[in-house]
Amino acid sequence: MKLVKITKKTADKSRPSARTYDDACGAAHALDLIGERWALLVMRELMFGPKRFSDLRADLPGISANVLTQRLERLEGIGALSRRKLPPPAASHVYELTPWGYEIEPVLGVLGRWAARSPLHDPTLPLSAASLMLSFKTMFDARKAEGLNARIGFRIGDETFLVQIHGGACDAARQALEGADVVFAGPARAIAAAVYGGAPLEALEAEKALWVEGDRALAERFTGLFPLPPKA
Amino acid sequence: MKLVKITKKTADKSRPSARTYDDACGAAHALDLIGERWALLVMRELMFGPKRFSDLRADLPGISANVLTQRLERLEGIGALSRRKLPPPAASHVYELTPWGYEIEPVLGVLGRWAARSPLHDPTLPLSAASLMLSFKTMFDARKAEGLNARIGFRIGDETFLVQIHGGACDAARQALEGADVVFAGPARAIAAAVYGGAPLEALEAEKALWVEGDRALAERFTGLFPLPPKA
DNA sequence: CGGCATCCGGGAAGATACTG
DNA sequence: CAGTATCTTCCCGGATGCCG
Repeated sequence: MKLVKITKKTADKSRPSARTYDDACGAAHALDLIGERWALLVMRELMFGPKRFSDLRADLPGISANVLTQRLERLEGIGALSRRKLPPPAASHVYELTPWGYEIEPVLGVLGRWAARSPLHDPTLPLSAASLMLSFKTMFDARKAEGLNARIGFRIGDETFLVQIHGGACDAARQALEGADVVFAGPARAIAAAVYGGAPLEALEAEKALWVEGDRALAERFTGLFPLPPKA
Repeated sequence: MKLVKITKKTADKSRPSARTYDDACGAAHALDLIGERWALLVMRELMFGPKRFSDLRADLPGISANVLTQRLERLEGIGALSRRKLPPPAASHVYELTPWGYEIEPVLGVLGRWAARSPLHDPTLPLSAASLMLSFKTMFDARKAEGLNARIGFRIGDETFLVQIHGGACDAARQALEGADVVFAGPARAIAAAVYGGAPLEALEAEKALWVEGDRALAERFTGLFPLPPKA
């Protein structure tokens, strides 16, 4: 005999459809919160500040509008993200991580470092600007930057980022390029080709894939600060 | 009119069904590798050494046999896990992480630390022995253990673990309890109640949920070495 | 027992079209 | 621009059965 079948139609945005791991382990709970497809990548795209719905769509090629809507609702429901209305002129919305949401950054770091050793990793695939900036923070090798104190600017699409190397630390932020010692301009892929693919800057400039303005020697040195780990 | 339907029957075990993110970002590739449901928890259960198929099923309540089979195949396909045949007497197989697979540990650590701040986290849910041991390595507070040098044993089900605290570091391994200063025996949930739930050891012993053998003062001190972070 | 093959129901993800 | 509605495809989870 069959038990009564209970059809749940309660749409509770704070739950992943009751498909939880039911496990007290912290990692399991993290997966309950952000383990659904695309969720962590949405957070990655917001690591350098708020974005609008269509910015997110543009920076996450492959995500569909309804899935993005669902992920944003869920991330807001768990308290990792907030949705704000922009001031009157622009009647649009922006999505921004909460302080706790920003704390997901180390997860992106260790995941990236682990996957960089994967034999299947293809670094020539497309790359968002946020991913590239995060990769700098993740792969930075302080020993190779001893005594270096520099401000490196990036112009990618219509965004600008400033990477500051100072006292053996490497920080990145989405901000104006004032005071940059050198500026890289071009698509994220081209910059990644220079830093991670070993492509000479001259070659990239010759084929108009990348522009370097300012301290050229610094640009060259910068490309050597992010060694990739050996493959597993 | 309908287009011709192409039925793909190519079962390529090394791909997640061509549903990849196509993203050069390391974190995205990590999700392509181990982002499927249960994958990371299977690795978690193997962090302290090899296990058999049915051990994994027992320690991952809720996973179904076919999904476990799929995950093991995939983890083997990407090189994170190896499958070995046990010596003749036992005609069974064991699954063991590769050296690269073991390097997933920091991922479990940062995910757990992040999720511990979630207001939705319920620490009273069931817990595997591996999760508990990992939580010790993750939540250990060196400042609270200053000058402490101890070996704490655990007997959980038919497994034993030894946690060594020495020089401000905390390590855990699945091994015999020789030389332990104190031994906790009981289900993982009861030990978690003492360490994370603030339940007094006496109360847990009184209700026969937990047994403590050896240096009792050390047992009490041990339960205070793993403070939980504030909720977000 | 240990593990794989297969079928099925429900539901999440993906693509497209549409609306305010 | 910012989502919603709808439809299809495919993954997940449960059950069963096979085979060594």
